[in-house]
Amino acid sequence: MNISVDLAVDITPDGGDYDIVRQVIEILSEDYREQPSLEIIASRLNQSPTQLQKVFTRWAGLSPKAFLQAVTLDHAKRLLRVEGLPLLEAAIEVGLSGPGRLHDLFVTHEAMSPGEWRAMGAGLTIRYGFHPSPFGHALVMATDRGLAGLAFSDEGCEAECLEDMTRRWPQAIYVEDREATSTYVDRVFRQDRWSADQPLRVVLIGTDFQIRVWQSLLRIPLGRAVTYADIARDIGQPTASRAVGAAVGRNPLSFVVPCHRAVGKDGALTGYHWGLTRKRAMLGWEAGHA
DNA sequence: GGAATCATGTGAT
DNA sequence: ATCACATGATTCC
Repeated sequence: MNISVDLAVDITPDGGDYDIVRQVIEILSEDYREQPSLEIIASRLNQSPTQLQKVFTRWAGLSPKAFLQAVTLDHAKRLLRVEGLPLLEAAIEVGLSGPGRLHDLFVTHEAMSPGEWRAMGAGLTIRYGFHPSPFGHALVMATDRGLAGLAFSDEGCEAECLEDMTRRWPQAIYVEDREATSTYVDRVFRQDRWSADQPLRVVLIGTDFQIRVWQSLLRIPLGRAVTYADIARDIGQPTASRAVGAAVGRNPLSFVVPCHRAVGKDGALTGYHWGLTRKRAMLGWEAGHA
């Protein structure tokens, strides 16, 4: 199977930065105890400090130092502070245009139940393509009903990434079609394209339980976090927090369904299907763009 | 405090 | 049936 694509065609200014940023984040989160200076990090990556600072800040909207702060336990706890407000129920209204705050990505979703999935599976065609994105190469998958899958891959792991996704819906027919998927990339990653009158159409393909979890995730506003237990409570199964974790991990629409906003009870970043570094990156990126 | 240990629901095999 | 989990609470030092 040939999935090699010419990524240079896309115009996504942030696309090339992620790899540098990823390495900075890795160093920062591994050695945060030692508080490595910008100079040290830069020399480890063979970059000049000023250049590095510029690239990072352009990408995250935050200096490396501020970024590190935004991803600490302390900060995550602040994102969690729910103060009794029923975050998941109330939040759905606040998506739009608070003053001084960018509105959240607008998504209308449609669920495809397992039964429906099986019935339609034979005929369902999924178009896919890789595109550069702020978080590395993005694999975009779409049906004619809307965006169905979004995944991320590091340089050179595209085949693996594609297989990870196709395994989820083995009965579908897959067609590479970057033209069809390219429009989604802009819509998802360019905030100036986010608007309520042109919502992003999304199809949730999964079991009933998974869909309930993902819908709950969709109600978390930008810049907030919830625990797995919060989600469990929200879907009416307060003891199922662990099952929620499993379902969150199966989220096929990384970033769009903001599974990176789910954290452990104490605010610690737990797992992420596409790598913890990417989860940190998304949280930090949101902190810088909120 | 922190490590070890349980209770736990879902989905895949 | 059984097993692996992106969890969370409890129980030991």
